[in-house]
Amino acid sequence: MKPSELIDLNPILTDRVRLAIMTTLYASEDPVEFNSLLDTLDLTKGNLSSHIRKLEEVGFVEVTKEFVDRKPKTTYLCTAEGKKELLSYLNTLENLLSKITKQ
Amino acid sequence: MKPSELIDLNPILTDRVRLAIMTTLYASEDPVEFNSLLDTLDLTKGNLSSHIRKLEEVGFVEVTKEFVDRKPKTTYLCTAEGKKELLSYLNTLENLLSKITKQ
DNA sequence: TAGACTGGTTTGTATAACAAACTAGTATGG
DNA sequence: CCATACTAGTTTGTTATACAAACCAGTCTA
Repeated sequence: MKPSELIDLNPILTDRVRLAIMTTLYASEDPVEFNSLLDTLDLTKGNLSSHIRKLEEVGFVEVTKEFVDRKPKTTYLCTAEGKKELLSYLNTLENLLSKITKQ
Repeated sequence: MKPSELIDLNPILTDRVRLAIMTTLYASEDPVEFNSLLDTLDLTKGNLSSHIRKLEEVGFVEVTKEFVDRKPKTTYLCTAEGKKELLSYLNTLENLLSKITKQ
């Protein structure tokens, strides 16, 4: 684990907001609603929307749109690849930590 | 460790390049030269220069400029606060990892 | 002493993050 | 019904950031 390898970290996940979104989705078995994310992460709707869009574009998040009680309801789920990449990202940083702290 | 706390991650350190710089400096007892960073991290000079500037502005890196053999020589050292913040940053992510992996 | 090299910094550009304004539809009140 | 307010987001415009190209001051070399 050389510092230069950090440059290879997935840029999608380096953003704090997207990391928080991914973590939330990772931790949930069930699909998570837009407003739920909005509450727990305390973002504006536009900001959340655009981050989610990016995560969807790279295939880390699966978006489902349906109508419930005649109202639109959008939910998000972490894909297998998203989980894999999140773990990989965090593992890289954990390795780094243990490298620089041990002795 | 809630996902929402990720939003508090120090934005200075979320950047991959700055994380790599800080790690390199953290690991070195001695001051590190500009060109050394340039080589190990494979960046352009302008890019490295501006990232270093930011790290200096927030007090994570100490910059020393001197002349050696009549040529300018700039070296960088990780400050105590820089070390503290780097560890804190990595610890936060490690906690997150252990949280989401221990089912 | 002209041209190339060193060790950076400044400047311009493309991308990214963010919030404000907007859209489409639903519920509520008079 | 018609207007007003609310829900559930998306689009658009602005600000900030990352990056590389161009630049600069000084040194070395032929």
